Amino acid sequence: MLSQERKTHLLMVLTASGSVIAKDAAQTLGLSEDTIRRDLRDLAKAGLLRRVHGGAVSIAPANAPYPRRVDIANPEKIAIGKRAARMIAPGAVVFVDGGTTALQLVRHLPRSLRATIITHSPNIAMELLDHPDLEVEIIGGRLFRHSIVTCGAATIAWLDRYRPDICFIGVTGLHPQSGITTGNSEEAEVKRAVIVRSGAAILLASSEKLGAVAAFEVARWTDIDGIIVPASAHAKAQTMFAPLGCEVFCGDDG
Amino acid sequence: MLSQERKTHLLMVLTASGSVIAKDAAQTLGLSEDTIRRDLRDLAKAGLLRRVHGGAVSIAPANAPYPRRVDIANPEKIAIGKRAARMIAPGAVVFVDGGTTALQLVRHLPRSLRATIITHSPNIAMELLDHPDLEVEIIGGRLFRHSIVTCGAATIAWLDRYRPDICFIGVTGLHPQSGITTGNSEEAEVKRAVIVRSGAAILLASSEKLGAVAAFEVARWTDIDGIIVPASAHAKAQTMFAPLGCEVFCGDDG
DNA sequence: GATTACCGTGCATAAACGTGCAGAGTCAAG
DNA sequence: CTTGACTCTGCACGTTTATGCACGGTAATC
Repeated sequence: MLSQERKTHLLMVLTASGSVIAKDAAQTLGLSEDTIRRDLRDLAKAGLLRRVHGGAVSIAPANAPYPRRVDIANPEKIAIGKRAARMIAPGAVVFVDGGTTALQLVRHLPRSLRATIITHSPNIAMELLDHPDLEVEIIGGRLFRHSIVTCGAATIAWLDRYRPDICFIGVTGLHPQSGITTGNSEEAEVKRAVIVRSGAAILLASSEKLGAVAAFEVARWTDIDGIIVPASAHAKAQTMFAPLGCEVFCGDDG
Repeated sequence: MLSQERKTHLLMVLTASGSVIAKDAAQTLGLSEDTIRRDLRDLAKAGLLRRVHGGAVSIAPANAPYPRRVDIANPEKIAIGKRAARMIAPGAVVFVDGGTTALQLVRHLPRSLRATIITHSPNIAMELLDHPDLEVEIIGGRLFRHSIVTCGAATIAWLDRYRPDICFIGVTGLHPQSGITTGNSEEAEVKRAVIVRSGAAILLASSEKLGAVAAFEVARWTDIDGIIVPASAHAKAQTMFAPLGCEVFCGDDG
């Protein structure tokens, strides 16, 4: 990897999210933090960013290209995203749902990964632009602004063309008796359609989702193969959901 | 193998991936790294690439990472985008192509506009998130990173569901005899498919496109209803293209 | 104020670089 | 056909650059 490529990647992350974390960038690019720091120093000297403890921030805080919900992602979601990213094997065909946790998943994919990512979120797709070895397939349809995903009959129909090896789905409620639920019926239908077509279904569940119930059923526990929960909620989730035949994975902390 | 062939190969790799790694190129071509380095030095002297440690990177701003391309959007494209935005009537069903000029179009749509925007660019879709009264439809398919649009057979098939009132298409070449062309065959097919299904087809053409010819035909002049050009090129475009039955609109300056 | 994480510097190593040179091929004049 | 000038390519050499690790200092956090 050329130094120039690293620097463009860093600038890309910067413009996309407003900041770069040295540690994360090092992991994503598969390099030492020292190298990243040196690059950041160079870029700072060139006036392209501002160096701060832990990484760097954009020099022009004004230009926020699109909503920054993503940036206030809490550490739980980052940990879940990291763990999920580790579950993706080279060559796999993976469906990635929309939402902030799924966004953390794709942000932690190694830049050199060769695989196929299917998504119905333009947001997720944009995030993968600088992963040259990933094939990205977008499922179209009507855009739902709230979650930044496509939904509706067209989306469901289109999904029928795909049989992913594994899917990662964000949901609103996981409850031993009431099953897996979410707050919007259109989104629920899409998630359901994805799960039934996937070889394995993994749920991304930050702690407030555990034991919660929302209005629309996405799936029953028999459809689900695993859930990824924050380390802090692992024990609780284990007792709650392991008896339902669902493997409970622990988010990558630190 | 002739030196010229090597250089062509190097430039091809460069345009395809944005960079050349001397070691890889040497291995691919079955030559010593010295030879590759010499070639790269020559090409750098000719101003066709920029030499860096380990290989070379593209000098063209077209290969700059996307967010930067957006930021250096030239005033011509902004003017064209503004004019195009004014052509969208409330309630219209509009197809918007990908690319930087189309991005300027959507950036200048009134936030209160009530209409339907169809696009095959996740980038364009993301830009419309904060237009609450717009309905946004995404055309799915395989993501082409270079232009940030979906392409391929799936995209074409999906397009068949739509009959937009008007479409705005970015192209690479507009020539009175050679017609409308672009540099990628997959993209050309998508653009063609959109144009034939639209009530009206408007081209977005910054000045360097006028009189230019690229490799793949998108449409003939009889398919096109209008083009939007920068104010500076209006007179030239008028004489060039008005006789072909194509209305020439002038970008909104200032 | 203790602790943790992060930073910068110096150093060692490996990779990449430029230069000079030699052998092979090409071409044209003799 | 031979010869000499020229070009191209690969190798050898010493130099430069990039990167990861180790160390001590410093900022952030509780």
